[in-house]
Amino acid sequence: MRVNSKIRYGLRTILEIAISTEPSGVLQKDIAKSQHISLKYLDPIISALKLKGLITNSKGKGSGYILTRAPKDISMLDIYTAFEQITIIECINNLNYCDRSMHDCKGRNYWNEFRDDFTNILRRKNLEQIIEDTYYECKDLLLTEQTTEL
Amino acid sequence: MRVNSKIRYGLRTILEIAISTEPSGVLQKDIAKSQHISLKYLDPIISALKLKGLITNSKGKGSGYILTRAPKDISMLDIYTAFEQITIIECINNLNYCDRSMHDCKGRNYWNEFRDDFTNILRRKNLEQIIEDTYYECKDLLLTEQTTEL
DNA sequence: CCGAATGCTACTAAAGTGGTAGTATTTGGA
DNA sequence: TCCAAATACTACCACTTTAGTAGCATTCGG
Repeated sequence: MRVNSKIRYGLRTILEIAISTEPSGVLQKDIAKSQHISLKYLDPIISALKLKGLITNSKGKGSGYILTRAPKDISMLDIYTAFEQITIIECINNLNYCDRSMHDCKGRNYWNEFRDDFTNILRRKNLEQIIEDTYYECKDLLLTEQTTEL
Repeated sequence: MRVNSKIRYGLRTILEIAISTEPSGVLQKDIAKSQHISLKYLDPIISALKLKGLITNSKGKGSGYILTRAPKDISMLDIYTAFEQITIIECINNLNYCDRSMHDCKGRNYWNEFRDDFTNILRRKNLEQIIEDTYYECKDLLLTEQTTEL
């Protein structure tokens, strides 16, 4: 089980916007540059965040992206679900997915509960906390010069 | 993010073995039949559970599978990791995955913490609890005749 | 009305998923 | 001893998803 690149890049993108002090917002090309993400691949990522209502911008030349609300009011669940539903297994969202009768269904109840727990760990964390944690962590870790993915 | 079929079928398989009262254990073909899983596709699933040391059997004719320990001593984390590592994102297990320097890494700290939470919700639940929950739930749900996946 | 910048629709190579097919091996019991 | 029930192991494959790229359309500040 893996978090896909859209969600990973989506988090980095919204963090970049959240920590910016530019009053005019952050340009897509600047996010692409500082996060090493292709300008084009950022298209669907930024679109998803906009559609979800987490960021906004004006059109045309010079327009930058800004958050629509305070970092503490944006949870990881908001960010995650900008890209995909919490699925875990199909039959939880779609009872018609499987035609076996309930007495055969050993496992579904567990996954249902698992899905709730999974959702809650995303909901518990907001952008403000992530920024604080990251800043704190980085101060320590910079000393060791490790390489990283995201 | 989705739990794949090996893990889903793996849970159903070990539940089938756990609830059986046969002293000689449960045959692969009987699991296949009652759980509607192809006999062949059960091969790698049963292999993984055996390799992880959760179930055991004798070879040859008439051999059945049994648990190696009590259901309360088998956690969902044991079952899950019989099939795959907890990955979430690559750079957590493999620091060399990405060559960007630490100060670019906004997000990695969060996913690291997410991975711990994810692991803990799997660890918290054992087979005995799942069996109890399933039995309790089914008594209610049978009345409504809903269809299901697992 | 130019051009910087995003918006939108296709397309694609590579990897992962969910299996099936066929053969080999093991061993209880006639 | 040797047959048959049963698992064990190795390939193979169609389909879907992933992680992008390409190219053109649209918007609007100056």
